[in-house]
Amino acid sequence: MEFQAPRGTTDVLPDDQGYWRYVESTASQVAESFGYRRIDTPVFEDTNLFVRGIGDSTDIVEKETYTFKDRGGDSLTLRPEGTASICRAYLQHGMHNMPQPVRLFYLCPNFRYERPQAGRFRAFHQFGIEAFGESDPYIDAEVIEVSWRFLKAVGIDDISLSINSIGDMDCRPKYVDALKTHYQNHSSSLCPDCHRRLDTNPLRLLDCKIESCQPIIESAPKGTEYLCIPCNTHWLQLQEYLTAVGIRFNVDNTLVRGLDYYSRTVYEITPPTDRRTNVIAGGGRYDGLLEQLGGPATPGIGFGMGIERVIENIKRLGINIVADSKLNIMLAHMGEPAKKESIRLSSEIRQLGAEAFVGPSRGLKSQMRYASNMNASHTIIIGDDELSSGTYTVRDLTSGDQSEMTADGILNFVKDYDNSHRVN
RNA sequence: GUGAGCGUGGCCAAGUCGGUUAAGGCGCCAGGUUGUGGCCCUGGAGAUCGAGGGUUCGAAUCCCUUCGCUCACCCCA
Repeated sequence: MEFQAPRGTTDVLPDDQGYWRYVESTASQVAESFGYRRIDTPVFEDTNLFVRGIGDSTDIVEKETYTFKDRGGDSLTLRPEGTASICRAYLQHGMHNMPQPVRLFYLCPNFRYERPQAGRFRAFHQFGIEAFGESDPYIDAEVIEVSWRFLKAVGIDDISLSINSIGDMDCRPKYVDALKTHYQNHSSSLCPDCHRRLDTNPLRLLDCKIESCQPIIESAPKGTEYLCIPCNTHWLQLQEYLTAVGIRFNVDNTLVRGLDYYSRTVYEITPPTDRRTNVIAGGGRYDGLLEQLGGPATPGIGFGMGIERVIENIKRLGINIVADSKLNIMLAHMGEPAKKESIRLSSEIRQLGAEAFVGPSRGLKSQMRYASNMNASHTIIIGDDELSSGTYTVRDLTSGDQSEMTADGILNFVKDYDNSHRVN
């Protein structure tokens, strides 16, 4: 085959569309039930937005962006995550003048140039929310609850929540120093990656998976023991609020996140399999981000969730997406006059809001088979006999019952059916 | 970027110590009622065996190159 979808991208075929619509509509419903309103931003942004927002030393910005110059010479980047764009929109449209907090959610594609593997794509989709202008920990608990309730609502039940606090500008540096000191004392037994991390991203040291590094991680100082008073209060209240809404969590002091902008609360939700490999949702607080992007100091918190990963888990659990059984009529025809009549009548039916399509120009048997395979609910059979008598044969494909109806009778049937038989 | 596995009709695939027309299943099309689906039976269409080169009388099967896919690391949703 000459052409195929670019590496790390996939086609969502008709058979899979049900999952996507199910996930998207559930996401909207759950987010809206918490007072979040949808926002859509462009797929590409000024490259500097991501450099300044996400951090120029993060892997995402350093080596995973799709960056290009447009014909005018501006450097643009395909959005690799949702938060930076939404912060930009918040500032651009003066949302800091709206009543705070401002609650927003999004469903959109993101792009990262990575080697694809299980649950990881170059073009992928995220459901996410952001809450701006509230530093009280109730909103941290709320954000976590949105992601939790959504996963439950969609039927993914066997999930676990890990939370941690990585402190703020005040206390985190002290912790990082303590961590570095600890690691420098063990530098002889570190894996090569951890040697690198010690310089580039010390917090990442904590989730190294190499066997020989585990003892060092276990004996490492815990971040939550270095929190300043305000951060510690925030941290403790968050846990109380989560408990209040009945969400179980486990504190994971090795949990850190890959983007520079996080502070205080960070969390992840994972399916039961491997604890770190397939994070479904991750998020946290980013109190310094808006300011860093040139706006007023504004607290913010949100999460991002991989829709492909959600769907993967829905499939893994064999969750049934119930499709509504709608009227879906195929018009079988024999002979040119009948074909013309079926074209006319199908158009009338559609204008009443039902689904109808003309059968393929083949033998009746073949048309019936096609109707069956297309999951048609009814077939209307039109031939010379029907045209001369003015009554058409209507076959219910589920029950196999047949009856004779005039064209007007069929239209009335469609109208009535629509109101009385629709199942959801 | 690193490492491993794999690439045979639309899909799942047998065949891979080289040898006559490359199994089988699903799906598709047709026939088995003169105007009727879902089951069953029969038949049919559809593959230059990822691509290029080489070895050989002869290669899907061996060698080289290349592209692609998958998984793991890294990183992350």
